Amino acid sequence: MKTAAVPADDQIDISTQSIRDSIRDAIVDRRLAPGTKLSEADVGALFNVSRTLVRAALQALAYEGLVNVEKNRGAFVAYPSPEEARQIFATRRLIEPGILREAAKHMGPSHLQHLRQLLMEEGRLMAERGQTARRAEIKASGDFHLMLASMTGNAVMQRFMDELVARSSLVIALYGQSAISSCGHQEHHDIVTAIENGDLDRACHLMIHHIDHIEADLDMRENKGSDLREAFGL
Amino acid sequence: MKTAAVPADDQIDISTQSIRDSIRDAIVDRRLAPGTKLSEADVGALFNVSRTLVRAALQALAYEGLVNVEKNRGAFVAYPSPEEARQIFATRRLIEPGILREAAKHMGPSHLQHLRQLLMEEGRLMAERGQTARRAEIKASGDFHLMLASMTGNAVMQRFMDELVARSSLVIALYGQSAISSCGHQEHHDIVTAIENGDLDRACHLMIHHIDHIEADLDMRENKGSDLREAFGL
DNA sequence: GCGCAAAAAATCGTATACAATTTGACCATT
DNA sequence: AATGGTCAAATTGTATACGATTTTTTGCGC
Repeated sequence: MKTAAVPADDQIDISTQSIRDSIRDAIVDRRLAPGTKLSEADVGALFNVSRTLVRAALQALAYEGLVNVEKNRGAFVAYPSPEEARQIFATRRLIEPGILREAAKHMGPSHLQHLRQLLMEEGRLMAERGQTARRAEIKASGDFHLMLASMTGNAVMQRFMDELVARSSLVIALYGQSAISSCGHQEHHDIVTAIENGDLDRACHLMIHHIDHIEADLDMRENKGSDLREAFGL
Repeated sequence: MKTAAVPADDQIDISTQSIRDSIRDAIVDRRLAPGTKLSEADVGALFNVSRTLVRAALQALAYEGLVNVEKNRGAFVAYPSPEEARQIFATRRLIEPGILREAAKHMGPSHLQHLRQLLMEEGRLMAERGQTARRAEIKASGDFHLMLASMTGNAVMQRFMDELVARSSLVIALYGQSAISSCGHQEHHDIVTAIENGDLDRACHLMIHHIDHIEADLDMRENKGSDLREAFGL
């Protein structure tokens, strides 16, 4: 009956926000499998806080779409349906070109430098092998898009992208096939190059294809686990 | 020290969701002025529930950007800064054309019918005068955009638009000049007409201008109240 | 051994209790 | 009168308590 463990930072006094972030990281990094039950008592015990704070954190995560709360049953790590996944990527295709253009407006040489730097890091991590590398890779891939969003200087867009990237990571972790995603890295580079050349149309074009590729790499046939609950009502 | 009143549905047993919706409606309808303190105890008394549920509702509203929660000080109806307002409309310009195109894909004659119907309603309300009419007008105006979003069949986009429209309503209530907004109604009609004619480029063009007009109608000079807290750091 | 009903345990929903922090008032001092 | 400080009241932060619901286990008959 134990729920899956989240690494407990020992001792430290922890607030709602920290709990939320810890659980979120664990979900996005796939240390918590989709469908895992997040019992209020158990999570509280791990962090040495009362259920009150855990509840608040779980409700916030539910709002972000990373957790499902079922009345009188508890909170579960979200298990996005293929349809949900499609909607997430459709939304990204819709807004990311705009974010790209907006970001490009505010971009100086130092910003481009930062982007390249992030891609270098991403490249290094991808050289590795194994589970850890894959996690880091997914994360780094998301960070590229988040950095673009932050360069718009628009906090609203940034928050939307935060949510979309987090949910995308969950989807990729769920349905992703380990192999191919390395081409995504090259696409990031190409996008930055297009921006550098001032060819925004091309950059947007590349961005859309990039998102297409991410989605195409997924194998979203059902029954990759206990989809049963969703298969019926809730 | 009394906080402003929310109309209390007598007796009925009320859940977190209802409280959230009631407060949200009150904020969007401007029955609760921006900056108003929402004391947990007072709100709880109005709805005959404990602070626990009120807190949950307020936290959810904070996530939507309709309420600011300041640590150890309490929750206040959001008082969006001009910069925030600009970001909200910038985001809308970014995503609404895409929503329009996406919605158009899924649109049949019955959907167009629904849109026209909504606009008729909107027109009737605008004939009225006074505070109530203005509220209804703001609401109806938002509903048009929400209905478009719902026609995409994309729940993620729909939620984003929910948030954007709610926050826009708050901004309009705050900075809006009562006079001019009636032209927005005509613009809604024009957009639907363009969709009917299958001229999506034109519809998108109109949509962007429509949002521009809404924003242009605002008078966002500072000091429309006690902006002091925001003027410094929080 | 299998199915089913009832009891027991676990878990969530909500209220309340208590600690920590802020707010406001009152008074002393300059 | 203005400034500053201390204490009381109010308000939020967190934990705990208790009732309601769900889940599991038990035990009985077949």
